[in-house]
Amino acid sequence: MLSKRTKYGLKAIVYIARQEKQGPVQISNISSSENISHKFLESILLTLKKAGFLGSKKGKGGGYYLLKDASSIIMTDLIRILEGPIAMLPCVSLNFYEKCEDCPDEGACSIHMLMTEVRDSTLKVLRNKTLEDLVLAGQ
Amino acid sequence: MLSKRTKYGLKAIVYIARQEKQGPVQISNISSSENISHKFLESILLTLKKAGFLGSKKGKGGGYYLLKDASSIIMTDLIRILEGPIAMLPCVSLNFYEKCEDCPDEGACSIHMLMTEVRDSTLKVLRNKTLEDLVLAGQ
DNA sequence: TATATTCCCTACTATTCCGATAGGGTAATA
DNA sequence: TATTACCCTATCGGAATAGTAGGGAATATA
Repeated sequence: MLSKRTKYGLKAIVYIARQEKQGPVQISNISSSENISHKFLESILLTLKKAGFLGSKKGKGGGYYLLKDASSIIMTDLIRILEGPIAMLPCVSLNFYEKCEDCPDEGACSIHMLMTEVRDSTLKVLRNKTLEDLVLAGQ
Repeated sequence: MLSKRTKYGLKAIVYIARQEKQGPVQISNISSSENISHKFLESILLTLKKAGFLGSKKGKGGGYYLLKDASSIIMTDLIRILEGPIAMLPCVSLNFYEKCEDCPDEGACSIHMLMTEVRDSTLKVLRNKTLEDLVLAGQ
C-alpha cells in the first residue's frame, strides 16, 4: 500500500504540471483543490524539491513549478522518492535492497522468485508512464 | 511492502506442501527450518487454518497439512488472507475497496487510473501462480 | 522601506500497526 | 495419565504515519 504521503505527492505534482503555464503554483491552491492538509503538503513538496523535480519561488506570486519537462519525469522515479521501494519485499528491491535475515539462500527461495516476477511486471507499467501521461489522462 | 506475517505465512505453507507426504508438519519444524519465531508462526498458521487452507491434528504426531491440492491454491487467495489488499491504494482494491476521502471523482483521477493498471499487472502474475508452482520452483 | 506573501525548517505528538512474547487451555495419542 | 502439539487471549515495545505548531527567511509590491 502506498502511504498518503505518496498519493498526495503524486496528486500535487500532477496538479502543478497542469497549472504551471499560469506561473508558479501555491501550496494553498493545491491543498484546497486536492483536499490535502496544508502543512503536510508543505513537507511533501519540500521533498520533491530537494529531489530535483520541483523548483520554487518565494514571496508574493511565488510557488512551485516543474524543473523538467513533464514528459521526462518517470513514475518510478517519483514513487521511489516519495515512497521508497516499489518491490513487495526488501530482498527483491532494486534500489532499496536488503537481505532477508531468515533466508539462507535467496536463489532457492520460491517467494523471492515470485516477488521478483511481480516487481518486474509493476516496473513494466511504471517505467512507461510519465507525468505527462497522468496530466493528459485526467482531463 | 508485504508484512513479515505474509512472508512467513507463504514460506510456511510452501514448507508444509513439501513435507506433508510424511504426515502432518509441526510448527516447531517449520519455525526452526525457516527461522521464524515459534509463537508468531503459531498465530499465522491459525489464520491459514481458519481460512480453510490448512487442517490440523492435535497430540503426538500431530501438526498441519493441506486441505486442498497445492495446484488449486492460488497465490492471490493466500495473499489476500495473510496481507489483505493487493492493490497499492484502497480505491483500486477489488476485495478491500475504500473510497478516497479527498478524491471527488474517482473516474477522473489519474492516480487511480495508474494504480488500476499496476493492480491488473500484479494480478496477472499472482492469479497464474499456484502453491504447486512455488513448491516446484524452489527445488 | 514597510508589509504582505510565500516558501523553508525544526520539533513535537497522537494514533495505529507490526512483530513478537507470555501464559495458560484443550485435545489427541501412546 | 503423561506427553505432545495445537488453540486462544492478552499484552507490549518500537517504529512508522499523518499530521500539528511555530517561527524564520526570502521576495514582491505599495
